[in-house]
Formats: sequence, C-alpha cells, structure tokens
Amino acid sequence: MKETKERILDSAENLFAESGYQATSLRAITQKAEVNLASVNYHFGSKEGLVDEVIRRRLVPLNKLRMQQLQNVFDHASSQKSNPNAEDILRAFIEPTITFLSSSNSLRHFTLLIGRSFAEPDDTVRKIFFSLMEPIFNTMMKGLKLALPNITEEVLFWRLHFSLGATSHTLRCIDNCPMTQLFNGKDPATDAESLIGLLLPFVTAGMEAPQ
Amino acid sequence: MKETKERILDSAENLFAESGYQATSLRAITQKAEVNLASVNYHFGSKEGLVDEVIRRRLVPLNKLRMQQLQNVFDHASSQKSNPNAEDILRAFIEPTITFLSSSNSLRHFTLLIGRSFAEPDDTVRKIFFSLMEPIFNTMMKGLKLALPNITEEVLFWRLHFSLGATSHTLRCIDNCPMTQLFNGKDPATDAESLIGLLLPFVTAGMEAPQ
DNA sequence: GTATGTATTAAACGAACGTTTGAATAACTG
DNA sequence: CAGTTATTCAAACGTTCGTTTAATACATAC
Repeated sequence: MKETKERILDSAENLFAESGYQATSLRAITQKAEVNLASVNYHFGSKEGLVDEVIRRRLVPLNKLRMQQLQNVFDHASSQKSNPNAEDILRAFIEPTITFLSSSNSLRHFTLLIGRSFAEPDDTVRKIFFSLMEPIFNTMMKGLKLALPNITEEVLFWRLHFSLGATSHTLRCIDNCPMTQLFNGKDPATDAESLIGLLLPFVTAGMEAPQ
Repeated sequence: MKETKERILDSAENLFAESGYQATSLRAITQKAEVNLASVNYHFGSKEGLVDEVIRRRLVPLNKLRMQQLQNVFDHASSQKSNPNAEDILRAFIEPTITFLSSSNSLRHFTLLIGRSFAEPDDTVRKIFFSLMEPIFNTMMKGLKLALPNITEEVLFWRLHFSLGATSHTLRCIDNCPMTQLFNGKDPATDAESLIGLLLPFVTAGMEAPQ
C-alpha cells in the first residue's frame, strides 16, 4: 500500500487531467485514492497546495530535462562556432515532453494535465505553471534569435507562441480528442515517435517561414 | 434598456470568456446583467441552455461566413480548372475569425470564448462547440487534400489539428496572455491585420512542409 | 509503561451553487 | 374595461463544495 501523500497526488493528477482543476472535487480525489477527505488539507494545506505539488512533482524534473537538452544545443553550436538550429531548439522542448508522455501511464496523465495548464481558466494553476515555464521560454527565445537572425524578435515571439499552442493543444487532446471523432473510422497514430515526427516538422516550418 | 434575454447573453458571453463555463456562476451573470437570478432559468431553461445559446448566437453566423469563403475558394479554383491553395483554405477559416474579433468589443469577448471552447474541460461546452464546427473541419480537409495531394490524409489531419491548436491558443490569449508578461516591456501587436499576417504564414508553412 | 508527535477518522461547518416556487407586476388581447 | 398570458421578483430548496474540528490510533523515544 502506497503512502497516503503519494496516493493523493496520483489520484489528483489523474482527475485534474481528466476534468480540470475547478471541476474536480477533493471528495472525488480522496475517494479514488481511498483515503480520508481531511487528509488533503492535512498533507497539502489546501486544494491549491495540492495542485501546486501535483504540477511541481513532474514539471520540475521535466523542465530540467528540457533545459539540459537546450544547453546541449547551445554547447554543440558554440563548439562548432556556429549558431544553433531552430529545429533543435524546438526539439529540445517537444521531445522530452513526448517521451515523458509515453514512458508510463501515470506520466501520460500528467502530460494531459500540462496540456490543460496552458489553457486553464483558473489563475491558481496558470500562475504555478507559467512561473515554472518562464526560464524555458526565455532560453528558447534566446536560441531562436541566434538561429534565425533575419526574423525580428516580435515575430519570433509570436511564432513560439503559436508553436506552444499547437503543442499544448496536441497534448490536451491525446486521449480524448473531439477532432479525431470527426474523421470517423480514422484513428491517427498517437504514439510518441509519430507525434514528434508530425509536430516537429510542422512547427519548424512555421518558425522558419520567410518573413 | 436592452431586453432581458439579450442582457443575459451579453453578460454571460463576457464572463464565460473571462473565467470559463464552470467557474462562472449564474449569480455573477445576472448581477452583471442587472436582472433577476431566476430569469436565466425562465428564458433559457438551465445554465446549459444559456451557454448553448451564447455559443450559437455568434458561431452560426461566423461559420456561415467561413463556409462562404471556403466555397469561394473552391469556386475560384474550379473556374480556373486548378486546385485550391492551402493558404486560401486556411485563410477562409482564420480571416473571418480575426475580423469578427476586431469588429466590436462584444465580439471580442466571444472570440475569447471560442478560443476557450477548444479546450473547455466541460463536456457540455465541447459538444455544442464541435457539433457546430464539424462541417467546417470536414470542408477544410476536403480542400487541403486537393491543395496538397502529395501529403497523406493522416498527416493533413494532424497538421490541421496543429493549426487549430495554434489558432485557438492565440484567440484565448489575446487579452490576458501569460506569455506576453514573460517578455517584459514588449507588447506585441494584437490588432486584427497583424495577427492574420503573423498566424497565416505560420500555419501555411507548417501545412505545406515537405513530408 | 508513559509520554510525545504524527497520522487518520467521522462529523460538522459555513458558503456558494443551480434550480424551483408562488406571488406580484407588466404587457397584451378581445 | 376585464381576462389572459408573459415576465419579474424575493425567497427558499436541496446539494455540493473546501475546510475545520476534536477524538482516536499509531508510532517512536525515554
């Protein structure tokens, strides 16, 4: 039997991913986790404290991976006295996400959750999420400016914005995509390699489009 | 003094766009509209009936515009005995949205709302929204297959998916973008023409990327 | 064993929610 | 004008929510 705290985190991750932060009640979370209702406030202080730790538990290590991969791109470029590549910058963001996604069922839930976090109406979730993402975005912008010096910073900013939109939308829809039901009969592949192979060329081409 | 029904629809559109469907209470809506709480259930039956009409009131005419513009693209192509253009297909979707957005402050709220609808956790909103969008998506797929015959249908499907993700993300973030606060000092343009000029080249390049 | 701090539990709290009710008022019809 | 329908209103309904409380169980240390 897992520890209570961990059981709550797993259950909350699962349900937040499925229905969002606001619509998921602590009663549903504790019932699924088979723990007492009051244990959430005992261990996490509040619902807000819970979602904070749900996000942090996965996003901190994931962002460490992304930052390392970004640093690798910078190092490799400077070792060759050249500029980084836009595709490599974007891959450093997307690849860890998608491999994270496919590494276990539990992380699959979290991937859904961070897809949601981009669009979460609630300030609580958005603030936690973006405070953790800010260093990544800034580093990506730094790399993109080097990779595409002919494109103004403002345009690069928007294209990064579009890329994040496409990525988060994809993550959010992985398990329950209203789109896929439209093209009936078709069941597009959603495994990790396929997704990278589809998404990365798309955002790279968009990023590198002539201005 | 506007009619009660219209006052409720405007207020609901405004608040749903701001905080999402679930987090917005009927009490907040009726208070802002300066009408009695019970009038929502009287005029719309339920909260679900209200959001249904909020979405329909704007999305039906907007989708009529989009469908007309798509039809123009098809007609113009067949009159020249050629295939439609990927950029024109995408523009037929994005352009009416953005001009809708900038035509009035009230429609600006709705644009935020449809940006939200793509990612709404609640089934109610998603079902209403996607049932109205389905014909548009199908027609776009038809056009994209003609425009880019060398790209498989599955890849086109995903690229359209990515494009919708980028577009909805952009709409959702127009007024309250956590990203723009990251790049401090910078205040990227958000007027209609600029947005089309930025978004359309991005998704077109992504759509046309070699497979 | 007793004491001490940690963890769990059932029960209740006040607040907010969507909805319903029944009477009062307004608007329209013959 | 009276008669009828449509609309508004204050109040209350039953539920669910996040949180708190106070009692209990359990561990470890002296």
